Amino acid sequence: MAIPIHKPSRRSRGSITIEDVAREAGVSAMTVSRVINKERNVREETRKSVLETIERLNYSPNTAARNLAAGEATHIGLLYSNPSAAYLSQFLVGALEAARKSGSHLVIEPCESEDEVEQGEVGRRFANAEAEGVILPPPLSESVPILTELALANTPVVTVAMGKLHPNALNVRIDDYAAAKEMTEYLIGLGHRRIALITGNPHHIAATERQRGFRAAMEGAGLPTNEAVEQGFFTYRSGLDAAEKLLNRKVPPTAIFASNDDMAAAVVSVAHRRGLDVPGDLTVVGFDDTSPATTLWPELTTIRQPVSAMAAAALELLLADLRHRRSGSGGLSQEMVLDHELVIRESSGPPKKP
Amino acid sequence: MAIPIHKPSRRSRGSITIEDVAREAGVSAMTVSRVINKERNVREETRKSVLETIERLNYSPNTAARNLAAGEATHIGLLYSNPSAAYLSQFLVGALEAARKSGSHLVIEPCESEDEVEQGEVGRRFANAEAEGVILPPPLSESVPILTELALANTPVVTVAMGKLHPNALNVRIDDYAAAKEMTEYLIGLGHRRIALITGNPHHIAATERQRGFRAAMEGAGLPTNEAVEQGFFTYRSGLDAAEKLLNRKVPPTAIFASNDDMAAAVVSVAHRRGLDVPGDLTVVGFDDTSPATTLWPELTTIRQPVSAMAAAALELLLADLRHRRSGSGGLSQEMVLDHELVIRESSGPPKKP
DNA sequence: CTCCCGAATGATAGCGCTACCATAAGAGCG
DNA sequence: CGCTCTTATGGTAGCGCTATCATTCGGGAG
Repeated sequence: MAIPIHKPSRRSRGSITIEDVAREAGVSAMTVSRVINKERNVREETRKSVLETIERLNYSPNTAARNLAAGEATHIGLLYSNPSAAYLSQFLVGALEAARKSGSHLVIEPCESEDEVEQGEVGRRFANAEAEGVILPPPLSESVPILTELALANTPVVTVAMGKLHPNALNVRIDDYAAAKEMTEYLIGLGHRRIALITGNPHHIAATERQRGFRAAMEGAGLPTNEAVEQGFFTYRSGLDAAEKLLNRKVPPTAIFASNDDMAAAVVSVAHRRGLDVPGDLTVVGFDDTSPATTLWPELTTIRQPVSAMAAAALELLLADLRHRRSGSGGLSQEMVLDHELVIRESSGPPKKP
Repeated sequence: MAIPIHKPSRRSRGSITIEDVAREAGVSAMTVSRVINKERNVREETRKSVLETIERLNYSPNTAARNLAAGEATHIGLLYSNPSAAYLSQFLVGALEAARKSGSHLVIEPCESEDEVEQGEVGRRFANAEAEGVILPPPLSESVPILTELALANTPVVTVAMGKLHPNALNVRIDDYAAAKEMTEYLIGLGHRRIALITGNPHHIAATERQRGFRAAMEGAGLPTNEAVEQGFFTYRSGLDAAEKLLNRKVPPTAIFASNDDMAAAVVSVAHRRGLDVPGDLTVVGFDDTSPATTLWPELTTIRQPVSAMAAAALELLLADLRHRRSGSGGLSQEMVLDHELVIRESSGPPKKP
């Protein structure tokens, strides 16, 4: 009797399939599929054996086939406007990785101006079954027109931002309040007493949260805050202006906490122009850990956001929501807060002895 | 006799399939497939009719099914080290878009240090059938260890870089020589005579090409070049040093052409520290059009590379090569040169009248 | 001891598309 | 007019996976 030989058809890639695993593990393909998809109703023993075989054969499921069979070649929209390029690239890296793992596709679309939004461009692009869900990184995550547009189209959305504007949405963020507080406490710990904050655009919740954190830390240490704040708008240019004002004061601060790295870079520039050494004469710290932080000299002490991880989390949250919706239950509403990190570099130090 | 009713199975997404198009156009699915894939041996008339139907039904093929059937769920590796984040994000955007269109997947991997390369890490990761081809953006595109490693593994590679190191490879680039020449001629046209170049890392072919272009333009205008060049290394720090040297000269230049934007930013910083106005007292121009170019103030005149387009081109070139290989013919060897663009902003102007 | 029920597993039939071969319809030729 | 040869098209069989339903099996209720 002829023993059936496993002859790969000429179309096959010759790679390991679920069948191979099934045969090897002595179960059916279906069972392997169940194990892969973490379904219940598989005996623990069987699961272990299958997982072991998968490991041994170095099997990895074919996403194309999976999507085809499951009928959910999910397309996730990623709308970006003009965050710092550094932010975007990290964000993309994270989202991409998560997309690949989940077998979903990222449809990225630039969104140049708010005009486009108002003309319904965005909605049209995505309503057109282009994407089943949308990820909104900042600053788009706070754009009310876009949010309402997408809400009208009943498209699930994850925002990656500080404030949760939409009660019904998914959100991923860091704790800006805590981060700013931590940074301020670090500066106080270095011995600084005259610490100034350059705030960000007041329309961004992130900016106000950072300011709240700053105030909390200052007040906690019994330091005055009424004179300590200068308005900025997250741009280099606004940082320049704010720094000039701060350093023109009769009693200038010994440390300046800019609400983002671009403005911190501007502060460094102004300080240098005035012959001040950083951090010798003035400590400058930023927020975000974007490219200016390490491109410049001295490198900036700043707060790092886990941007890639946030993007990945956003994607996964969205996929979970989509599954939930598909299974009949409504969308879920969830918020996820990831950890930030204080990164100490060369732009901060103790104040000069008077 | 019962007329067969088109009842969508409950698994189907209800979206338009190739069958729908075929039925509507009165041909077989195969013919539609041929039209989609631009195969020959389809009568012009038939092709038109099918295309029209596709248009009318707003049909778009299901990539998952395509990949599954064609057996080419191609995974393309994208190895990145540490280019400017701005560069990376643009690059990713372009590559992603192209990947989605082609139905291939991007597997992006960071490559932190050259150590990793030497330990064969990279080869292992990609030889492991993780990726069938690899895209190498700068500066990795000039890393000999990586290139040889991948060549040994017989993995097709596209480099995105200035010099074509590997005779057998695919390459996408801009014409650095012409771009630098153009920029220099622009400066000369403004009336500058004492123009200095801060070169980039001499190991990068891009740097030497840019220098060649600069020299050609200067000599073309009968201007001396022997004193005009200062060594840099593409870093902010090296730009700082080079700028100091240039501005310390007895007869300092009226325009400084930095070989990338980071160094140009450094030059601006040094100029400001010395109380020089840009562009009033000193014209500063960069190269690349990365984020410092527009973050800083004044915004930099620079050369824009079509980074996204280059990434897309790289991916397509690679896919073409893979198809070519699969069909039995060897890999193809090809170079693609895209257009750059001189972007005039605020950091350049005519020299001060003496 | 039978009967029923749920848990574990298997068999089957596609998902939407393309490789591969079969077929049909001309085209050219002796 | 029969024959080969090309060119346009169709039929069929999967690609690797999962939804769905069928089957098996152990065990507690009656």
